[in-house]
Amino acid sequence: MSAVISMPAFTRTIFHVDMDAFFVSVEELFDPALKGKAVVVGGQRDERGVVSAASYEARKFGVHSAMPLRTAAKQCPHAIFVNGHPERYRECSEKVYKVLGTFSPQVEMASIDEAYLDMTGTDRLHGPPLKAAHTLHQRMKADTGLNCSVGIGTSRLIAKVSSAQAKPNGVLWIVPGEEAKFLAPLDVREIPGVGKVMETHLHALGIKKVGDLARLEESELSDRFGKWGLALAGKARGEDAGGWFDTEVGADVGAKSISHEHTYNEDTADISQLEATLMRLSEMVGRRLRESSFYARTVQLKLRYKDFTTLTRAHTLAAPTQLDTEIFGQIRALFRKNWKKGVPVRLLGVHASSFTSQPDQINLLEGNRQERWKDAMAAADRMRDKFGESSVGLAAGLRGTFRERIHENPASMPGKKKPRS
DNA sequence: TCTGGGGTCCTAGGACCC
DNA sequence: TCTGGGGTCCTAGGACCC
Repeated sequence: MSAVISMPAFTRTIFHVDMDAFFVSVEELFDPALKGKAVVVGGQRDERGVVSAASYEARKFGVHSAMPLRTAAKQCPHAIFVNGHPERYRECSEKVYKVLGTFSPQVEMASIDEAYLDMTGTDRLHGPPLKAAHTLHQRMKADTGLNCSVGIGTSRLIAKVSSAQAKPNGVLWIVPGEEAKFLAPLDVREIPGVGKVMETHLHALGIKKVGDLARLEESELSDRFGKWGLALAGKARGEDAGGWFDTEVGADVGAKSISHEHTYNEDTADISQLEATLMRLSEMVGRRLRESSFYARTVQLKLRYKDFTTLTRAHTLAAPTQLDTEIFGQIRALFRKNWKKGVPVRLLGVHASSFTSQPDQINLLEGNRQERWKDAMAAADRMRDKFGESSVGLAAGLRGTFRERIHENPASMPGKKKPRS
């Protein structure tokens, strides 16, 4: 390492810290009797649902996360099934975050059990990367009682992929310049963002390993897969090409959406039960909006039938809200408009997005009379263009009259395009 | 062996505006 | 009378991740 190597002007040192079998390990802290056993977290063996996490012991029997619980029970009958405890995981996640914060000011939790650290320029404080990683590893165990794996590289991508290779309970450093060599023998599926579908596409082209991908012309990849193909070419070389990976570590952004959903243990077509669920989900979403001081402009219903066909229907409000009643009102309207009556429902969901930090629009009438007036006038003009002079009454309370007229005149409902000049 | 719940990002089409 | 295209907002769906 003391040899003369010309390094790029700015070489980042990124750590990816990934907790090992996180949910299982947290459950073991609360019940040490689980240690060393085949444990499945996510629900009971006869429930509708999937595995959230499996202990390494259970994994030996082919059990893995996202597998249906009933399948897991068949593959590993002696496994202990445990319900998940989100509060426990959040609490431990905060402890993990605190430990990481003592190593770098630039820490970014990518999910409840993994984080990126920008360790560039911390040598003086923590020593070279491997030493820092081992110290981190020990302190994590000492402070939280949990094992983690650490991947180190010059990009988020390399750090992420190498932490996966380091598992369980290991540390792996990819020396600058060795990125392509490290990636080449790995399956394309190891690249974050390449899932089942993309893998199938790539296999069809005879591309199985990252090395195969790196040998391809960029133009061919972008021709076949568009923008994504181009990013893929960069990833094959170990670069944080495009999208989220390209962002600075620790520039954490607020939530973009909040949602809750529920799958029934048995499908139901009982409207009062369905609407009660929607009410409950709306309340949960509303509460989280208020907790986070967000106002949502768009609400969305999710509906899944018995046969797994799923539809989503959204509505954007005139003014953003955080009120349960408003959310529920819109969601119920969407539900009544779209549910095929009598057809059993498997899942319902309520989703809120397009956040603002203020209720804004609410007082537009008072606060910004001019704008409001202008909008109303413009709207009235469009009405006249469509339906003639008599369609809009101006005299008494334009707002009310305008609204009513819209609903009186079926031809003015959405779907009709304005004639072009 | 039927398939959770919480998210993010991307694409594509239509409406609408200039 | 016919014809263009960019930009933004909204909606629906899907891939992907943990």
